[in-house]
Amino acid sequence: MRMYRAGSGLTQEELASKVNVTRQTIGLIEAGKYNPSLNLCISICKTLGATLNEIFWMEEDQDV
Amino acid sequence: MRMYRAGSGLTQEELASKVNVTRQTIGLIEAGKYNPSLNLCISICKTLGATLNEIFWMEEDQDV
DNA sequence: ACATTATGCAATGTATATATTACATTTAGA
DNA sequence: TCTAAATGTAATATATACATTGCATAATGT
Repeated sequence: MRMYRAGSGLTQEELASKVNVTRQTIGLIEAGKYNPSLNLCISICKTLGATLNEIFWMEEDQDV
Repeated sequence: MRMYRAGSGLTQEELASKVNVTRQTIGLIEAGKYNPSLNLCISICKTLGATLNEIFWMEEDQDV
């Protein structure tokens, strides 16, 4: 997700404000330290012009 | 999501037990009454043999 | 009609996503 | 090197995902 955000030229704070969460929330998601809700994931995807699969599919565990 | 579950021949209870949540959780997600976590969405997708985009992308609001 | 299985739904409790505030650290530019 | 912007991180509070239990209703087969 960090790649997509940086590719969009947005800071954590800018992305956070566009999706109506705090900067900390974005930072913690990028750090893999928590587990965002589906609605937040969808908002992030729409803001970054990507899909769920591109940003969130098989990013944590590559197996299966 | 209900279509994919039914297509897999699983009941709510069977899917719930495979992804380690309760039947109620599956029922409420299918009813659109809450907003599952990303990890749960991913578990459901893997269990049903589909991807995030197929099951959860643009299912609630078609705009944008 | 009856039994059984699947699903809906409500009340209450717990875990955790997210907010808020604040400070520390890193990075980039002048 | 100095400054400012970007990011990391920690403490506490709140909202909500999810569990648990229990009962009601719908669907399906005999």
